[in-house]
Amino acid sequence: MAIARPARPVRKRTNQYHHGDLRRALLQEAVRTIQTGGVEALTLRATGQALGVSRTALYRHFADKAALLSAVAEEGFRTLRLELVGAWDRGGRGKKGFDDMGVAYVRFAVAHPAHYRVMFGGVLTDHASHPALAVEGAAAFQVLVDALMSQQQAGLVRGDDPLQLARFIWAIVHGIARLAIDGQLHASSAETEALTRYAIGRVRTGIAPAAARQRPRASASGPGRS
Amino acid sequence: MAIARPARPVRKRTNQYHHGDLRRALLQEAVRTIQTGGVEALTLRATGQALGVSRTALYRHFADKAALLSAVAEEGFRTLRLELVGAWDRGGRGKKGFDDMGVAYVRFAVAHPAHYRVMFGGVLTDHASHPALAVEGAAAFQVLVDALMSQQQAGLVRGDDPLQLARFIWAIVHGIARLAIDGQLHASSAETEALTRYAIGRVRTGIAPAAARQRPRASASGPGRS
DNA sequence: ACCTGAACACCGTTCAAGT
DNA sequence: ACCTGAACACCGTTCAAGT
Repeated sequence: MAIARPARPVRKRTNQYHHGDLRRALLQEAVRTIQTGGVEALTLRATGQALGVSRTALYRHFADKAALLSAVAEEGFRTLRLELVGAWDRGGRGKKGFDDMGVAYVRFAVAHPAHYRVMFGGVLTDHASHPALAVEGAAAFQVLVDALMSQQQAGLVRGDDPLQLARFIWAIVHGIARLAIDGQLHASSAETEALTRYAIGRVRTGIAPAAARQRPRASASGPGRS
Repeated sequence: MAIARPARPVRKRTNQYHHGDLRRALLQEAVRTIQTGGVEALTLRATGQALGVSRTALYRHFADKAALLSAVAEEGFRTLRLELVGAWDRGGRGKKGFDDMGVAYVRFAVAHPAHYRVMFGGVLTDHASHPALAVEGAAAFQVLVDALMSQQQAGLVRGDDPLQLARFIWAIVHGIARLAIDGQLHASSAETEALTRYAIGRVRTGIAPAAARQRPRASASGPGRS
């Protein structure tokens, strides 16, 4: 009965009826659980218990478990966006800033692998029913698009469709990130960062303006105008 | 009782005691279920029922559900490897063959999204306990490494560490594949293929031998010899 | 050897009832 | 408005028992 379990999260005082800010507490606890033991460790029953609340109290604040996970993902996209903007700004909004953004992206994923998986990774199947999540995701993506357009205007990046360019860059950092956190790279975080920097170097060459390369012919992408 | 459900899978004849090749039937049924409804649709109970077998019969052939999923993933890596080799061979084992490999990779993922997720994607957390899976994964990766080394010898690709080069390329196609199947690209499969071809074009420039570019200086990757 | 049903310890979710 | 316990329909897995 009187087991002295150290309770990190803010629990409801046993005498008070209302929790106060249960929604925030649930979200916090969910993020913590996911970070510690992965999504599969997240159960509504344990979450409620950790907060000193019934296992169904959650339904007053979230439609279901998927809605809670969606909120977790939103939180993740917000944090990621801030880290990307920070790297871009501190790096001088140029070549260095952009490269730093790439490193920051992969670092975020490696630092919060389970959280990153919830953001992407098919845990939430129907994005249509979580519009707020789509908005946060788009906002993070926009940071990349803006940075690319800025570099195009500065003559640092070739004048391709910025959206396609951004998808390409995103795929690279996302690919490295997922391979790393899913254990497919068999690499330490130092090796992962080395790969990231190598990739950025090669991509930098690949997206340089045509004028900076020997053959100015821009039609190397094969047949089919679609 | 006598409900006429169309039974596609090979079911046990009700009078015979042994199934015959239950292991293969279980694997087949699991792949089919995953392809149709995703991993979360796969339950041992339903799988057994579809095969006219008890829900615990599976444990005679697989240690647990994770072992079944591992076998599914192995099967996927084997198929993927064959498709990559096929594209590489048919494309002439050169520039075109390599580009075709990239397209084939993404196509495989888009055609079998749930299967692809089982192969990667953290469904199987402990790769250490599934050594056969690691072997199949490595074999598929080796196809990429070999193709890159072949191109290096032909003077089509710069002489970087083939392993790092292969990880880089893998990250790109994997990134596009995952973003596509997880719905982050908001793109049709035609648009996804266009992105893949665009990416291959840019990467081709990025990994071209230094001699083919204007500035022969090969030290553009920043500090730290590590 | 291979398969079985019953039982166990879990889930998310619903719902009538409490304050 | 917010919270509760009991109940429901699911899981994967274990195990003694059957052929």
